[in-house]
Amino acid sequence: MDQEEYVERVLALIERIPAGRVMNYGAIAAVVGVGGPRQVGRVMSQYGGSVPWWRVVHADGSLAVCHDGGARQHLVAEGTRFRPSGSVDMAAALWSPEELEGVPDSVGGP
DNA sequence: GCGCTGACTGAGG
DNA sequence: TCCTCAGCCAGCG
Repeated sequence: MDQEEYVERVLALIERIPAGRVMNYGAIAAVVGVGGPRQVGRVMSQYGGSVPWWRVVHADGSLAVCHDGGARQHLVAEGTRFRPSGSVDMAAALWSPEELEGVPDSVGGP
């Protein structure tokens, strides 16, 4: 697909991430179906300012090293679960677009 | 056409 | 639990 459409999909996906949830670069790349984590990171560096970039984290739950660590403040304010180590609790916070289509009535958390 | 760089990832020590 | 190594994909000069 065109680069423009790719960017469009990545940004649209990130905008759909609900407060208190996060996604990692690999998951986003998998949903979009093109390129890899690095490609997603590149798009974020250029267009990330228009979306809740702080909801995008590393595969292990650690936050993006950009923006002077401001991501943690945003996530905490949204009620995202953190582990004692300082990383996001991926088991509880990892979000997938399938949750919107597959379990619309279960929104509200475990 | 070539090489470098980067908001990554997974495995191993 | 934290640090390091090698691999992958695209954009840019």
